[in-house]
Amino acid sequence: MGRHSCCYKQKLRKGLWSPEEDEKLLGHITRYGHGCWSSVPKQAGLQRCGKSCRLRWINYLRPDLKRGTFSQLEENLIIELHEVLGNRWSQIAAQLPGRTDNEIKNLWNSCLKKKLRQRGIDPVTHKPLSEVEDGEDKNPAASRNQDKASAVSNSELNLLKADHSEPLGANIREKRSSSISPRGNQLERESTSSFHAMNGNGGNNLMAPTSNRDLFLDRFTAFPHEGSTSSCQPSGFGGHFPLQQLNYASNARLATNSAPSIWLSQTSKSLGMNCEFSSTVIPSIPPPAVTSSFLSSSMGYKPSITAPPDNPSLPSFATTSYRLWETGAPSNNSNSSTGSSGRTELQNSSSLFENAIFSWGLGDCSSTEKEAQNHLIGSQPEDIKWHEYLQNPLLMAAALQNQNQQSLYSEIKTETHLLTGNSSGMWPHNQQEQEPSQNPDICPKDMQRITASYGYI
DNA sequence: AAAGCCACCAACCGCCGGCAG
DNA sequence: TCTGCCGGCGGTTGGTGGCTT
Repeated sequence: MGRHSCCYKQKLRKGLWSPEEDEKLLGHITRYGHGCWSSVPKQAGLQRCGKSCRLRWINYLRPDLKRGTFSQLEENLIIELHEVLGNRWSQIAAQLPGRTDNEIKNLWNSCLKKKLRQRGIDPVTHKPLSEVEDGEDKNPAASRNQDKASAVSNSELNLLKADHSEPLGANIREKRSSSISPRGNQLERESTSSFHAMNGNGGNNLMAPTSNRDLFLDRFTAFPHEGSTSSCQPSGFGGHFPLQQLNYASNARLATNSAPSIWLSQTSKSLGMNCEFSSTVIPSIPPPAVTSSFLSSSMGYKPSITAPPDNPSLPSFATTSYRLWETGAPSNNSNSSTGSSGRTELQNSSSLFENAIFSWGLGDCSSTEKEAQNHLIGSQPEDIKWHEYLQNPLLMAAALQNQNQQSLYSEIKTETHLLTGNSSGMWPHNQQEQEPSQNPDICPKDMQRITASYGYI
């Protein structure tokens, strides 16, 4: 098997990236897209291999990354997804907007595994530890078989890929149900029961999954084929990114595959969120046209920088990775701050979206609800025209739950206008100008950084 | 205060599959 | 069909900071 030619080159730098390197890479990709990764370092003037550049971009520099700690909701989702998908981190990451496979993998290995064990659940099989231990006694090989989930998910995913183009619902579940036997572990019971509780309101859920596995599989069915690069592009950066070239890699998959409404409403179920939340705030049916690009485009449309409430003034971009660099001193500088002191996060609207949702889930409905509704409606990408709502009764029905018809159109039109009026497809020229009240905590340093990077804020 | 341990995270490594020549 | 390149993935490693003793 051929190795990357870059691996043979000895002069290439390794290890942590310096801010200068980041700047070069970011600047290069911002201007030209990455194109062929192997040529990126040369073009960008970096002593790195293309692979390293790619990794740095995907895991760190990508503008739509959500940073900061994982929410409980995200953790639960990861656990549930892991049960279905096994160690397919990239696929799991695809369901978590703004998160990278690396991040999730690290979280799993460092944190979630332990949590599961503490709960008496085997992190490999997701079965109760006692059961696993019994099984181990009887059949040690079986208990070590980490491919269990993979085997299931392989066939499932194949099915899903095959069935993707079909209408959502029964036939897919039927096919799946024949190959998937229900399991009775705790997670499933929780998810299932909470799901039924959620569904008990006779809401507009088209699907009625009967297990958490179904939840995921149904969620997947709403996604376009993996690998379909689609029109899903972070339009917000499009003004400066040659997006046709800019393969967002897992980012693209992430956005492409994300069906936030299902994802959120279903995930909320497993957390026992209230019905009102999912049925009134979020359309339970992902607008078909929205699905492919909802998050990525909304990300692009409405980027923002927020700071954690506990320390809104702290700098800045990439705190942890720059811990060696940010003071301008080498690593032995005892003054270098650490990530634990708080971060200002470069967030996109999808993460805002989620944060708003998450905060609702925690019962904080006060100020975020309206704002998030605006996000939901207002963040429609330019390729989701308001007339698509008219043509899609499901979409309309869902949308009408949030707002009356008139305001919906007016909002969509307004946002569409904002987007299409911006011929370059960039972010609205000045986010603060447009929504001065929404991001009061924008750190000037971040603004500088973004300005330097994208040149048009 | 120092040493040891632990947790976290960024980055590397090796492999695989797709694709073009 | 073969070969090499490339992107992508998952496993693993190494560095760092924080906590404990």
